Amino acid sequence: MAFVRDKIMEMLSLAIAPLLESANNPSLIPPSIELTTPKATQHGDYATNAAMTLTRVLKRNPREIAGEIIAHLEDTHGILERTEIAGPGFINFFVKPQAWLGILHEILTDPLHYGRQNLGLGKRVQVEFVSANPTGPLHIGHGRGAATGDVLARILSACGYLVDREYYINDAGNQMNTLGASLYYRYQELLKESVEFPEGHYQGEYMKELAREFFEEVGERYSKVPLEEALPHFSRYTGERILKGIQEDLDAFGIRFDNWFSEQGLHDAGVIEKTIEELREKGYIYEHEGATWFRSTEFGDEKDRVVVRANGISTYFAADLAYHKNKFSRNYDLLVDIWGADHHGYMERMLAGIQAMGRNRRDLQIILVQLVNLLRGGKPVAMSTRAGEFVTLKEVVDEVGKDAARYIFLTRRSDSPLDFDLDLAKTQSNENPVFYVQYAHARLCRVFEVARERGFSFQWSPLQMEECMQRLNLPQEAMLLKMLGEYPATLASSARSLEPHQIPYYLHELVSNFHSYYNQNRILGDDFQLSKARLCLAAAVKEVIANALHLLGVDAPHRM
RNA sequence: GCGCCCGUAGCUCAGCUGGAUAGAGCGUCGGACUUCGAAUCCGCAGGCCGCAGGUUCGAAUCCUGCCGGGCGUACCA
Repeated sequence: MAFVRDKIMEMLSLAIAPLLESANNPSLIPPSIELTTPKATQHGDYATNAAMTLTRVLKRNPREIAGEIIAHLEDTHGILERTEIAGPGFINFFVKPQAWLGILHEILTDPLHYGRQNLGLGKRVQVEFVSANPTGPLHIGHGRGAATGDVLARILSACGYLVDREYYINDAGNQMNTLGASLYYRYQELLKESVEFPEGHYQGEYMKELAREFFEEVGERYSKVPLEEALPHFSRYTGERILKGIQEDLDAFGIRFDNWFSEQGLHDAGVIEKTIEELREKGYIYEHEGATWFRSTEFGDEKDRVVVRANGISTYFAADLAYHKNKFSRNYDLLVDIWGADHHGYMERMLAGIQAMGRNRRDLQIILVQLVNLLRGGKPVAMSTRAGEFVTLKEVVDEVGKDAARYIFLTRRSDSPLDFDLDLAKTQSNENPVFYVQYAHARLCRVFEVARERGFSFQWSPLQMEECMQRLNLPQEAMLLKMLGEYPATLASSARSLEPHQIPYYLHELVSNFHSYYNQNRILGDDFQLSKARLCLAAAVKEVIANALHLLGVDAPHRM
């Protein structure tokens, strides 16, 4: 109960309890209490709409209820300056400036741990993301999915979930043969004058490069070998090489997976048939016009879906059903799938699938990531996936750096399309959001360097600092302390709604408050006690910035 | 046709489990460096929250219809 917010929540719950009892209706579920931070300062530091939501239950006028809540409210922690009833029935809380100081203690005793909490109660979560087909290098759109999945995993982990990251490799089916054949033709091109490159194959530049490397390894050994005979080797070789490239690109982007799951493995183990049989026993499978269907309409899908085609070959969806069944069998409480938004039409059947397996619909959360419009200097960069011409994740990371790329990917809700301007991501100016935040951190580091040069030996220790912290009584200082205190709530909200973008928004606001404070006030001055106090505050701001950046997988530089 | 997502400041977007006067960045214009990093800060301007109804004490937020945009709509993966 260290934070002001928690203390008020606690006091408020206690004050409301007697009102609910007096309502003489034990079946009543207490409405969820909301404690918001009002935009306007005259509305206090915190406000609750509790009285208004209680009108429905208690059938009385909200201002009257608010009065009773306040009457029952005991300021056991001695943190409230005053409370008031305002507007239609808000209760506004005005916090004593001194009450905020406890946050410094909280942050500085264990900076990296600050904000961590046990929201997840140790529940096991799997986040599956990227899962791009191993038929070519990752492009920029995959990068956004990668950043989203990775940061979501970090956030959930910080909030007390046990998280695994997984990549599903679509290494089964005909596309791997097509891939192998593509290499075969490019290889033949290197040996002969001209080769007809057939339609529908992977014709990107990366395949030509791969062919050259392959040629250097094997020479002309396969020049006379017919396609059918060479194909298995070519397919395996291409698949492995491309997957390796994907792994390297992700590594450079700061992303590691706990598990790489092969679709082919499901086929080999016969789990797909088994899954279909299990669903058949439950009555969700039927035959129609030579094909085998899954009754997904049972769970709200608009039509039933084919799992085994009339030609006897199972569909991709069938493998996905088996895959998700496998995930649940590994004892995850919650599955998070990160998909490209163009797959949204697939959602309902997948949700139907897990419900048919006896799972709750909520046990699978599907996050849709919208596409990235790549710009350069404000103008769209032409991309055509069909012709195999696209800007790869590697190119972007090489050009703008991991930090800028990750940060920009996360500055929007994932289901909103994103404009990514390569020039802007590189400019080291105020147009670039990541530098704004990193600059604040570097600036703070510099303050501590200067402090040392001037003989301040800043070392956090609660007893020593408590006295001078009382000097922090500027409104701006209270504001900063309060924002620092809101970090855990922001993290929790981000985890609950599975929305990583809340972190960059919080960071920007915190940093903006800091820059403003910094420009108006001097941290190091003639007043030794005051300087010491402000160094405490500065240290806390620096730590929370670093903490949040770390959560985003972005560096917090000491110099820029 | 049907389904999903989206229409908020000139531009790009937050805010959406209903709450007080709708916010930020960029851009425009005007200010602040003898002082810890001006990659910063301060200020001005900018809005029928796509349109029309409905529910409510209260709607950008929920419901319905319409208009406009994106995506999906395979016995492809």
